Amino acid sequence: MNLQKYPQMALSVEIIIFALHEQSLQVLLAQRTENPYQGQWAIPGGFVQEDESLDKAASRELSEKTGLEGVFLEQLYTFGEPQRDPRGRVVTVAYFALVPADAPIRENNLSEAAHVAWFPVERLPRLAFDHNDILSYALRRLRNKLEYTAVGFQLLPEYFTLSEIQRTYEIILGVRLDKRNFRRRILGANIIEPTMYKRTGEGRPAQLYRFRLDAVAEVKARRLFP
Amino acid sequence: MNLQKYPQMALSVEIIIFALHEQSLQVLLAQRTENPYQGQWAIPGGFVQEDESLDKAASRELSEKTGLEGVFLEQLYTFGEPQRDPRGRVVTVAYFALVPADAPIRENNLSEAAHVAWFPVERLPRLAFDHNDILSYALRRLRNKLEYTAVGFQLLPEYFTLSEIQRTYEIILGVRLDKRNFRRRILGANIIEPTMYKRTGEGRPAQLYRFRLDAVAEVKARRLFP
DNA sequence: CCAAAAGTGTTTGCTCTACACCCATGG
DNA sequence: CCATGGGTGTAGAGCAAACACTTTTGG
Repeated sequence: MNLQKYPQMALSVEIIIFALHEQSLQVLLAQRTENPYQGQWAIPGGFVQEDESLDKAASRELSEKTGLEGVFLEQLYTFGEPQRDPRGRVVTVAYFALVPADAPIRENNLSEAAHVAWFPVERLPRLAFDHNDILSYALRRLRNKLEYTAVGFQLLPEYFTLSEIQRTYEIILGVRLDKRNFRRRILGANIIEPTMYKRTGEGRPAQLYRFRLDAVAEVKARRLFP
Repeated sequence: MNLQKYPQMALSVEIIIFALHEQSLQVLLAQRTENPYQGQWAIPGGFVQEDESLDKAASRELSEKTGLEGVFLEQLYTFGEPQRDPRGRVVTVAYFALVPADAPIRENNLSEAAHVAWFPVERLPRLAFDHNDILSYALRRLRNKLEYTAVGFQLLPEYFTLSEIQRTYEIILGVRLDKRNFRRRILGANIIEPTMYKRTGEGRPAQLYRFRLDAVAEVKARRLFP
């Protein structure tokens, strides 16, 4: 074929994997086993195969790193500065993933001996390549997205209490919210439904809710104009 | 370098170029001069050079196709299905551009003999590759973006009347808006300022405004919750 | 019975929406 | 003086924000 006359490059996908742990928003990072940046922390990822779509490459990498399937995964942005990888031209399609708090992460996978660990987003190490930039872009996008879609549920287990969602929003957005107003709003939005279960523990048992799969979970932004 | 062990691919950029012409939102398309899809209309674009960033490649292509520099240009999405180009693996980073209604488009450029033409978005031909999908995604994103940022000004000349902005919004969103409410809102948003000029023509002359460069042109979306 | 977290309404102010008439200019 | 588009205010409804006490359970 006549594509060879055009410059050929390596393409990678990288996945910013967010989860809530211990009352903070955390990101899964992988320690590099080779040069360049050997030993430094980086956003997990890998190269796109010849016959593989970008989405497939991303979910394959996600499952290789964490063992997870079927979690929320969305393309974020494509980074293509010529000098961003010292080995040569590598263009990276960044994705972000939201994994439920109770998801069983298998941290050391067969195919990858890489050491991985969770880091709270406020206390990130210096990352390899341009990964600090990529991560802060992902974080901005997550916060933004949280404000006009119901994507926050992706970070919760299947059954959750109203206080748990509220805490989720408070953690990610970094604000305190009024309990009564929050409940009125979320129940009015008609995107969750009560279940027959309750969570017991300290204090009065709480009603467990779950996300409604048929919910239209997007808010019309208030237009700048009309 | 050791990048050669990873699959290498061709990378292209394509630019969906929007403008307002004759009371409708139009897109600039290029007729393909070679196979595959010879003679069919396609989104203009080209391959990314070895030492060129994605943004640079996009603005180079835009200026080759239209002669324009410095117009609004934003990365849209990256399309990477393995079979989307019959010649082989080509991953495309799509951008979209908004060009002012009065911009002088030089339609036939030296380096490209390609025939280009404007098409209203409601009456598009069948396009080459997966370009119909890409275009409808771009359109959705433009409409969305219009609702919470002041990006609509990118489609207007430097000086414009309030009626002209209102018509811009009506055309793109496909709705009718109330004149008084629209004006109250846009003036309250503090993103435009009156100038010393008026536009004369039929009827009473209209005050000309311009976009304030220091304006914070983003609306906080109403949160789903709080 | 005490500690802990769940659950529940009302009032006030603001924002959005609907709506109709006069004004300035050119022909 | 007439046609054309530009420019202006107000009242009513719906939404958002502030605010404190009672309920249910486990220990």
